[in-house]
Amino acid sequence: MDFVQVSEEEGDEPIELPAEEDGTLLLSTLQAQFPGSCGLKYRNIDTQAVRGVRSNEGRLFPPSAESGWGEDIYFCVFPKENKRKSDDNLENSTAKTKRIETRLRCTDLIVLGLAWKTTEDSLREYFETYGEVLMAQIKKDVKSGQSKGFGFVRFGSYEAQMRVLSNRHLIDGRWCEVKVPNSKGMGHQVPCKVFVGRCTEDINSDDLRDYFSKFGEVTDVFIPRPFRAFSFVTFLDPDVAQSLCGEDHIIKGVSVHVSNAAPKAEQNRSHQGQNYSYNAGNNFGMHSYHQGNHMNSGRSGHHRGNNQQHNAHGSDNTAIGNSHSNIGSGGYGMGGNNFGANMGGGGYANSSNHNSGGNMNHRQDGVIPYNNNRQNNFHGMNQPHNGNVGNGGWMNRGHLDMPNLQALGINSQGSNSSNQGQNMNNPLGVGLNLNSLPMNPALVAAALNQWSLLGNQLQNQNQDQQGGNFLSWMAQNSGHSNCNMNNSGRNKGSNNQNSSGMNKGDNSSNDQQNGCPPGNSWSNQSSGSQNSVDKSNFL
DNA sequence: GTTGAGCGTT
Repeated sequence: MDFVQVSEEEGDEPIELPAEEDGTLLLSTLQAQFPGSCGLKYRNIDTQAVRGVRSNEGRLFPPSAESGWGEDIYFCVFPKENKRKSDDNLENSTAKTKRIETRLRCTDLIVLGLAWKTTEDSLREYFETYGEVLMAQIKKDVKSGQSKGFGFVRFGSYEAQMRVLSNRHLIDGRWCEVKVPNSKGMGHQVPCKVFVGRCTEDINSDDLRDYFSKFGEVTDVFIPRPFRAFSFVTFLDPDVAQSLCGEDHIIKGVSVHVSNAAPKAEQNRSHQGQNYSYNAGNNFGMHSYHQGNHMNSGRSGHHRGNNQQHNAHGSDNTAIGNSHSNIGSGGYGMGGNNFGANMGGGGYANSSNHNSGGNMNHRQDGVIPYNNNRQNNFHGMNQPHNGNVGNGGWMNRGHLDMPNLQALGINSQGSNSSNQGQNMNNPLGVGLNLNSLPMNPALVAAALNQWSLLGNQLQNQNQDQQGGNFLSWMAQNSGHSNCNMNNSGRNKGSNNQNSSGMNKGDNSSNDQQNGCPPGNSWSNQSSGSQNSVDKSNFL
């Protein structure tokens, strides 16, 4: 195996990193040793100039195809603090100010979810890969000395602190959460993580990392498995994250949509403390997928291709495969959806759908019009996400932007008999209308993400107990992608340009047709364990 | 000897 000698900076002691069989070095390999690095460069002995190493799709290529990486010592490239700023002087001065100002903001961080066996030494050892650790402590039971499963860590640099805060951490086999402790009275926390919608299955984490690294340092990429058509990208710099929100980006020829995610602290406050009415009849909340962003893109051909691709994967007519259309169609009851896949006369129609046709647009040219059947704004309550760019719009979210959980089959009327008293496995903390489930996991996931209502404790739960949280529920439903077309909902769209306003899709019998358990519900998925889901780790 | 949401006997 070929090894590449890499140091963080020129002159530092190098670490040998294993190259792949094809001679390339995975960016992920590099980043495992040098978190935050986005590339490599080296000193050309002949010219004395610094040369960059070719990087493409998560791979770094050796300078020479014949001699490979050679004996050169490569050093890391880190993204500038904010590449989007045009004025270098301004950038440097603000960056400097920021550094000085934020140096003071280093604070103890709480580490939750530690394995019982984790010691202060192993905790320190783990976090030292991020930077100087000034303190690492495990909280223990005074009598037994047994770990309480959480601890604190303090870094010497704000850089390290930020990096740690924006990553997930696998420590001694458990996914741990690192936060600023409540006791510190969290000030404003700008989210570093963005939601990337409309991903296709061939977009892997390296692709995402590679692509988004050009805007700023990417500290984490998370793609829910099984494939859910969305992912999360975390940036070191929250400004970078915010600046991308609302934008469409093309990765591997696919138009993905970046949208913002409410910060952890914000979501917990707003959803636990304020008792929103989920029955308010608001729109579904997925308008961001359709509103404005695509209208003038002129790329309907691409989307046709997209549908084709997913159909080929056998996930036709799910919101995943057709997220452009179905998610937006969720205005009422999610009935009568799936039109996206069946339009255009391209032969993608799936007979298992119940398209009423009211919203279909049978264009002769087979092009799927973008905003066909859009449900946006039919209550006049949506807030276009584009409006959020650069103005911290996420902070202004309120009722108007809430998902229509009723449309998701979720009500606030409590629960049925199987669910009484325990609020079992319902990560929303609200009652569920079990009769209207199952629903489309991707729809729900995307919607809930918008309000940060879903968590990713799945890792530990899967390890430990197979809990019934949202994502594990999604996982269990993964083979039932077609389950999303139940509910005798109606699809009312005042913005609908192609219909008289009604799209009655009676798909109520589709549960069993599609092999989905009728009345599938959260409680059905229960393993019986207590599972009050912490939703804070997903965003 | 078991557990799995939380917030620190400084």
